Amino acid sequence: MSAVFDPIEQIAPPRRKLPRAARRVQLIEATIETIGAHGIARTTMGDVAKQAGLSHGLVNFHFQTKDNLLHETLLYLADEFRDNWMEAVAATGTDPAAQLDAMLRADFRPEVCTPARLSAWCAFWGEAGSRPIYQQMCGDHDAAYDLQIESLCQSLITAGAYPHSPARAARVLRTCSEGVWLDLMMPEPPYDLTEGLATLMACAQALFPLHFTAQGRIDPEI
Amino acid sequence: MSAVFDPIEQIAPPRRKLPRAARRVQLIEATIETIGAHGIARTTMGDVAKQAGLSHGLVNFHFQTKDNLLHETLLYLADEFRDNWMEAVAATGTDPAAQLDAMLRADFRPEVCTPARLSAWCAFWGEAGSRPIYQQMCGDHDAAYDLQIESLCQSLITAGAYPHSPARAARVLRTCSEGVWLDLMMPEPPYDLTEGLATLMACAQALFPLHFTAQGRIDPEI
DNA sequence: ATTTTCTGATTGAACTGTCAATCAAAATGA
DNA sequence: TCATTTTGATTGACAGTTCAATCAGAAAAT
Repeated sequence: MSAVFDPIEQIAPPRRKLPRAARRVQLIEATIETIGAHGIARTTMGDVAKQAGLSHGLVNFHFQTKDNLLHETLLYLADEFRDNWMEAVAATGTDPAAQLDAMLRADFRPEVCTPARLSAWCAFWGEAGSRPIYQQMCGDHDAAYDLQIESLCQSLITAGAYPHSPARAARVLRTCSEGVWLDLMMPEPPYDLTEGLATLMACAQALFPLHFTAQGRIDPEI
Repeated sequence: MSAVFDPIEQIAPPRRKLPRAARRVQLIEATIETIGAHGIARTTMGDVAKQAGLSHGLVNFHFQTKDNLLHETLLYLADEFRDNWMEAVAATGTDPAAQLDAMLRADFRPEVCTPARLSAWCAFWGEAGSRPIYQQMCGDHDAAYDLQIESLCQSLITAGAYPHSPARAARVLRTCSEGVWLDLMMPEPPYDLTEGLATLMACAQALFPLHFTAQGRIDPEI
């Protein structure tokens, strides 16, 4: 998975020549920052190059076209977000409540939940309606997340004899998470990351009161 | 409030001269359609004019600049959405559950919940991170909605002795609604409007099981 | 010496905003 | 009722700007 805090941007002056992959990551990170600051509509190749402290022509050298740069940036973000929750689930045991808890928390880790990343993600989403390729990438992202969360909901519903539909419960959690992201995306969010996570936990508690409290899942070992 | 289905576009050929206000509405509707189809980044004044079947220069005549056209379009959408739920609440009695039910249903009325409108709304949202004026308009929209829904949640929580925080319960409902909108915005949504509303009702049921079922609020008169 | 990365000027296309001319409708006058 | 004037909406061409992409050559690595 891609490094969130890239050390490359710190060194001054940057090495003239860098391995292909590292330079591409640097430029993609610069693209995320630029989109976060200006939005997609007002992001130019020149802005991205300036943000990276490199020349305009280099961006085309590595990405050929602007469309391709944006496409690769979205791919990078989608991979990062997916890796993030997948790793969180993998690092947790087999208990469904613990896994769901881990997934929800993963969404609000400060590393992936930066203003620039949220803003860029949302900007791509806004364009997804008109660009089939974005639409598919955002859709696939959701689908995998949804599938995972739905199987966890199914387990909890069986365990707790809850009256919910697994698909709808999963969708409530996912949409709620995305909605909170939209709130946090604003330069001056109405509440912080902690309160965002707490909102998600309140949602989980409402759906699965035997397994979740407002602080997270109820650990059976305590 | 602005008419959702504008009769102007239906008449053919369109009258050469039209009152100022009507022409502005026609151009704003054309802007919504164009943003829905191409996204903000790829929407040009020419596209809008073409969509309206009018000349390029006329758009500038009525809106001076592209920025202003976008600004007025967002204002139009925000007013429309706000009027929509406010009218729904006003048309309902004083029972909090009935009012909440009406608000949730209003969000999914086919008139305001068209692909182009959702897509345009989301496109503005994506740009909001970088444009303070958009940010404020989207934020104000949310704030008013949130305040209204929070007071209803407060009433239900008192009535049903639910363990929730009113602010978080309100936020869960709003974010869930926004998240479902994001799903429905896709050109090929994973589910339809009815299922979207059903998801919201499932959310309301999880929060307020004494007042809501998966079909909506529980009518005390039956 | 050769290949790869990188720069900055240049090019050509696209777009925004302006403006003078045109035209439909309303107002006015006979 | 009909002709004339006025108003302001509308058009399309144009100027100026911005931007993506190209390219020739420099710099660095191998």
